[in-house]
Amino acid sequence: MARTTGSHAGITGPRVRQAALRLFAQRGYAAVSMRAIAAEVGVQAGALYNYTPDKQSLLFDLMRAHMEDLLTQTSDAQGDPLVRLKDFVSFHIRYHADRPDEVFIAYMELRNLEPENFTRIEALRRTYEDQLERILCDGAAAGVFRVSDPKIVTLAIIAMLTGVNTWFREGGRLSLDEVVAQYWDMVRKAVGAA
Amino acid sequence: MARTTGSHAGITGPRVRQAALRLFAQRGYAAVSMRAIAAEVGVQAGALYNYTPDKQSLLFDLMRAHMEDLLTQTSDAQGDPLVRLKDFVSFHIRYHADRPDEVFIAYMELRNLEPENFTRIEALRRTYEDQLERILCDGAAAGVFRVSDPKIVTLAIIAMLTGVNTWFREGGRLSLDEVVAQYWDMVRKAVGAA
DNA sequence: GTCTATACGTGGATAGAC
DNA sequence: GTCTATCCACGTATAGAC
Repeated sequence: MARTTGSHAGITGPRVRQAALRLFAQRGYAAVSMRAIAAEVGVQAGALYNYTPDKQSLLFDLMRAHMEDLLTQTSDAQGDPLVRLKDFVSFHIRYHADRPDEVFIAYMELRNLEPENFTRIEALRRTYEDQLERILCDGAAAGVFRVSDPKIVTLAIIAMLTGVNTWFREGGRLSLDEVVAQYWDMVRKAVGAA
Repeated sequence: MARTTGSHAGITGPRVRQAALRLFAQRGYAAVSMRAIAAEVGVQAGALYNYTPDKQSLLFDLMRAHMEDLLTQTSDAQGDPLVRLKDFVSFHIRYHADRPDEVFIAYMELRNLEPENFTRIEALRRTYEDQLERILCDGAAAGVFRVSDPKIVTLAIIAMLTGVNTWFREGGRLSLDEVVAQYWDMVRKAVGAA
């Protein structure tokens, strides 16, 4: 793509983040150079520093944006725990399937965050997990679920659902609807729902 | 540790692999330099090349050793599918909990393998997954399990079980026995066993 | 078998011209 | 806002002395 020199305010910034996202997910943060990101965008390496103070901020901003977006799309709705659990399973699988790169980075690049950044991302993740734990506790209290240790079950369910991203491909043997149905069946049984 | 110059045949080799294992798991393959591994062992970088042709081989050998050890410790035993499934769950959790570094590398560093090495590791992983799938198919055929899609259930169970490694710590709130019991309870229910 | 020294490429980040 | 040029640290890997 031929590119002309000039002003691209408001265009290059997002393209930098998108290129970083793709490359970090594909090769890993440590294996991606600023030059590689610049090449993907179609600029020279120096130009990147108009959009990020450094490489670490690029990683952190991607992870924070992903986690915050995840949290804004969920809610602490009240109501039938069984319905809420089913909605959670469906939402989690679909949301993650739609954003494989973001999910991959959020899980794989935690150790490449500087300590302060790591703490902030972990807090966001904990907030998300708490939403599922809340559903399980409510269901257990209402006698709808048989869950002896909601914390463990929360982690087990999230690990199971997130695992879909390691193998699911659009156009494969199963549609996303079928995948959601299969996992909902397993989750429902695992929590002892009728 | 003061170290003298001299011969260490049969000693330094394992220490190199152990140092690489620890550092790769902690910081990631791409972020670990040969100098860092050498420093951990207590030798100069050049000396490492007496034990490995290059950094890539170091990674591949660690992953292959882990997967092959995993496979030698499992079997295609016949018998009651419910018993075999319970044994699988217990084995998987305990084996992985005992080797957090190996497990972490085996799951996180796949993308840093050269194509040929990647293919070989993936084949080993597939062999392991097939063992669980076989148990589920046998159980479904015998009417002991209600599993509509054994492939999906296999992947879901393995993801769930392997997830234990992200949070389990010796001396924490739960013992490993308790963790195994909790997960077995979930798996048993999820496959629809009585 | 390990050391020191080094070749040579690439890394993140900055300066200053345009 | 982007480019070119550059600084300097660090990367893998090798050569040759001991």
